[in-house]
Amino acid sequence: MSDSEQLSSRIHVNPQPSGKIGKSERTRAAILNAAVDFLWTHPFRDMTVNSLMASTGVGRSAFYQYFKDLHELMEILLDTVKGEIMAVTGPWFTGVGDPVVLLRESLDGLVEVCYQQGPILRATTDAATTDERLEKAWAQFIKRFNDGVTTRIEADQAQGLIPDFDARPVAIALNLMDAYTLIEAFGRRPRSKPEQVREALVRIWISTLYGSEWLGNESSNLVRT
Amino acid sequence: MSDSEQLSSRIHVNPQPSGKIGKSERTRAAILNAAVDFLWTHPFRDMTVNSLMASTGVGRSAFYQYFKDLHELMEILLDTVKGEIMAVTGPWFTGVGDPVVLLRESLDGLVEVCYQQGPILRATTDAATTDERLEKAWAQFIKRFNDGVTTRIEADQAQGLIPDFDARPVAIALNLMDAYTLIEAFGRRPRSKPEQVREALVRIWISTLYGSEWLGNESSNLVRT
DNA sequence: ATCTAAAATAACACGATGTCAGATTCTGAA
DNA sequence: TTCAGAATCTGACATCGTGTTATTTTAGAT
Repeated sequence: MSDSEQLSSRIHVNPQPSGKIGKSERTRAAILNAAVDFLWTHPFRDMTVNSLMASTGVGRSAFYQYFKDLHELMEILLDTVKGEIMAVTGPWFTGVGDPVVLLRESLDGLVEVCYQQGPILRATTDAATTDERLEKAWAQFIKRFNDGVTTRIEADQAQGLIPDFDARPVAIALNLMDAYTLIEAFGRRPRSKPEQVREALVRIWISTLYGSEWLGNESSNLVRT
Repeated sequence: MSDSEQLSSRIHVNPQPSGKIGKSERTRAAILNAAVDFLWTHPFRDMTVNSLMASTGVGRSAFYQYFKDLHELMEILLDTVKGEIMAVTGPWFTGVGDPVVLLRESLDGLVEVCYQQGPILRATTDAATTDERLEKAWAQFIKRFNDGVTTRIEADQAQGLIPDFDARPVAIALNLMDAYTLIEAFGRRPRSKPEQVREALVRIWISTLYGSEWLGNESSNLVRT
């Protein structure tokens, strides 16, 4: 367990089509930032519209001009993280080169992003249990991963790099492992050490898919002999 | 996805110290059963004291004579399932004999219990996000598994059956994988096919710990050669 | 400086919670 | 069988958070 800096990443306003930044945009961003700040220091269950708006300059009811409810706000926060995660895990899904190396890189990136955004992810899954819409958004996010991983496993199976087994259930289990391990490790303070978490996930993925003989030090073997 | 029978298991009253079964005990059991029935057909977020007590003979406010709130009720339901799970996963933790066989047996049992109790488990984790006390009860339950698995891995490492690595982070990841994979698969209808889920979990556990060479058909190899 | 549309607010109705005093229903002793 | 005390149940209330709307305030273009 280690933790020191916690600069919760800020949300910035998109300049308008008109070029200027309106009052509306500023308030909206202020609310989103207040939410991020709040979630770095409190669980989602303690977030009320009141407690949230208290730290902005404006009154409670203004909230509803920007968001339908707290869950819609969470869905928007999820979208920002979703983008980062998709970007960083791309390599293994699409990349060319040694699959083991690519897998390592993707997991590295995933751990890094989740370390930075842990509280948002935890709050999202927490909030999803009380809202059908958000629950579906989360499920869909996970499903994209399940599809991607399944496809990649099947491709590598066709090449004889991965033994033959029913790919989808394994993909689902591994993805759920990632999601909840990372949320558990980084979703609240004190956060676990990222290296330990990464080592564990890498070990499990590689042992399961490519075989533990590929676990040797970092990036030694680039092609199968 | 398959599903047909869904006999949600009933909760029975414990005979009193006096030997008789009081009115109080019957009502209490009725509420618990109503809760189980409800959770087989609705998510926890839709459960209110009102909706719950509607299906018992008694009024809403009687609920509070038996439970502090809905979360305390969930904690009691969790306890019943917890017992079953501990019982069925005992083998691998304490048992003697081929560790791979024992691991298979434990996972078999775990899948079976979760298939029967899926909705209760899902409801528990859902409810845990909105209540600190229940959240801690769940965390403690998981922690017992983490401790047990860590100990077992370290013991087998000492025997050279499992390669040397930091056992605890791997144990945590594997346990979280089990928990959320099973909840996802069996926590609501339609439930997934138990066999597929079991195959996937067994594959991941065995590949990671003992090596994929032990994945051969069911119970062939009893001792390491 | 004025005017208008956007933004913020105050006040309201609603629904769920948890409590409590009083009513009702059991129970078993006479 | 009766009835007193205890156990159980209920209705009514106070509270809290939500989401809406009618109205006021403010920003910024002309």
